[in-house]
Amino acid sequence: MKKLTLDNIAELAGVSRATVSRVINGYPHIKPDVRERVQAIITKTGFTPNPIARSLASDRSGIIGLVIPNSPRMVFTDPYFPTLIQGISQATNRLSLTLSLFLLASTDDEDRTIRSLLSTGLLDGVIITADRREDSFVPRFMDHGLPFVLIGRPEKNADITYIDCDNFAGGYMAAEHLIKLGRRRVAIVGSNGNTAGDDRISGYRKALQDHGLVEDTALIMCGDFSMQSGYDVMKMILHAKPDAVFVASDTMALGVLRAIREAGLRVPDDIALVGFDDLPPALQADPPLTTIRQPIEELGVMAVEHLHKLIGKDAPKAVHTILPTTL
Amino acid sequence: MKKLTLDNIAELAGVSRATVSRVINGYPHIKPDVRERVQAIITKTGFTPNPIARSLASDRSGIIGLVIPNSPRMVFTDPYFPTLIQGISQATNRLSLTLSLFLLASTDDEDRTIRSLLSTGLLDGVIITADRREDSFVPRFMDHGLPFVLIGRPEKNADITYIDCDNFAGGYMAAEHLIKLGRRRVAIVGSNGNTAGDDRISGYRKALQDHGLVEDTALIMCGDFSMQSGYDVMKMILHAKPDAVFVASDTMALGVLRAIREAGLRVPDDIALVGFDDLPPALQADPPLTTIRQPIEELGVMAVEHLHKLIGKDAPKAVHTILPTTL
DNA sequence: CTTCATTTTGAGAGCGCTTTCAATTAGCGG
DNA sequence: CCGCTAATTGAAAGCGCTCTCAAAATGAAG
Repeated sequence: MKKLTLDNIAELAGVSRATVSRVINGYPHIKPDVRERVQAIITKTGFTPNPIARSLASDRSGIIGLVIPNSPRMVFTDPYFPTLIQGISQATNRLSLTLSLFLLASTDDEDRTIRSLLSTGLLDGVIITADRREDSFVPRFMDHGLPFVLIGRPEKNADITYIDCDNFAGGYMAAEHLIKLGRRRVAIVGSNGNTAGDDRISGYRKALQDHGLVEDTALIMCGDFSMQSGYDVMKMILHAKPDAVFVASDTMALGVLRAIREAGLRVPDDIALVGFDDLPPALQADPPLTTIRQPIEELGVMAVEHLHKLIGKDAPKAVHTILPTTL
Repeated sequence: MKKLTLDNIAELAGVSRATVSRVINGYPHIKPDVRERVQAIITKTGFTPNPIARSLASDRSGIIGLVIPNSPRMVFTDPYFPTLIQGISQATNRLSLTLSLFLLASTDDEDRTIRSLLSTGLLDGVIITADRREDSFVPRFMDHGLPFVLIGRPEKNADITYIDCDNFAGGYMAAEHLIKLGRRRVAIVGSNGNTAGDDRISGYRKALQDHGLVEDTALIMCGDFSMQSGYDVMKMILHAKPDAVFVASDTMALGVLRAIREAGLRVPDDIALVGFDDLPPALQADPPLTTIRQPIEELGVMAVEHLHKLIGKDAPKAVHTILPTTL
């Protein structure tokens, strides 16, 4: 089973290499019978064109990168990323793209990796998961001209392609849900430093306002998406006697749950709880958690699809928002 | 900032392209001053050789694949994989390799992906995470001749490079620890269908035997690494009145914990618990979990290093075992 | 049966780098 | 200084595929 080349196929089919190439790439203007003959030989021999040679000649690799900045263990441990990757992988498979992964651990790492990413030109494009530090390198991609899409709303640059879910609406729904349950002291364990968290908080605020409740700053605190931070933050909030909490991530919600329990209070009797993500952890919580569903996997799929379009031709900046639902 | 090529650098340095190539690849036999001059220009211009052209010419891409079979959400949600990936990524970064990810969702997917993986020859080698179904495609890699290393002990093929941690010892330590605590009815929530689980169970058995305890089949049951399965399985085991349990994964241990609580029993007073993995979830459990530490990240690092060696020259089959420790 | 516009093909020039192979230069002993 | 081996370089042939350009084949029109 030695390596076959275009020339081999060409010879077998009695045509020129160019013709075989055309057949493979589905060009028009090929006599049907020739196309068929070539096609037959290709399938019979199981020939696959060498992607590297192809890349060199066409200046396109079929490889896209997924850049995850800020990936200390804590962040990566949240099921959010695996789920996202799942979606991305699924989409790349379907589009016959190869996915390659870039986890930026340290800041050094970040700089070096991105530099090489850009300079080698191996990738056709990248998907970047937004992050508080996103602004430090997004401009580099823009300058360079490498197509990319952001997952998550960027802080500043409005004119770039990104895809996000409706965090504002999610926050709003969560808060509203709690309010409609008759709760008056609705707290929030948010997350600052990233737009997703900001938006969820904004949504929460708007809901309170729309329902005539006054914000109590003692009921608004932020964690960092870890279970531990949820626990810590909730402990503080408990002093302010909330009767409901909206937690901006299921993982944190688990911590929150523990804090509440330790305080001898019950969920949802004493304090009602709504999480965000709808990932497995939520379901497996002791009293199944009410949570705002976020279509993470779809987020990944769409990111790939968008990127694919960007690479192919040229689409204008697309701004997408996907709707969450209460469970 | 247009694309530079070897020729450009060569011209700037007043030497031939071949010489520049030699400098870049660190060949001997180059006059020091020439080497220096070329080097200077390279750093000044920030030139990076085009990896694709390089691959085509040298028949080596610098890309390695990570194949994760059986990646339905459940499996991928366990922090085990993210952690492993973290380690792998770190190592590939250091060795300037590019990592690309292949998640095999369905069986179709699996077949198709592997076929293309092998036929395109894009990858220099692959890391495969072992799995009950591993045997279905490992042979394909062997036949093909693509270098690969397995993470986890293979079921049959002894003559392939793999890297695993000492699951047997881990199981042994866990059981022994519980026995030394004075427990007599030590149960195990294991996992079947994969060698890691098998080995942990074997270790557990040996420990019981060595300490003169008789196995009670009602105390030996298997889950599938999910929290839910831990919960379900533990419920059954409870009927057999255990006074200790060794759970083969922290994630399952969380489920087990819940089952115990719901039965109105306390940990560790009524039932002592030891987990396996030492991943964040364990620490965040209500009473911090005692767990067998498994060096997952190192597993990834070593896998990459081994693969790198395999690709470079040729090492005989290496069989590695890394030691776990009780926490 | 020509003629001219098309449709189909093939030849061949790269893509940017690695790697012989041979030519050029240096280093040394005599 | 000359001859000879060893250290340095450069020229050029690919790697396997894409794509332009022009030639060859086909067909409609006259």
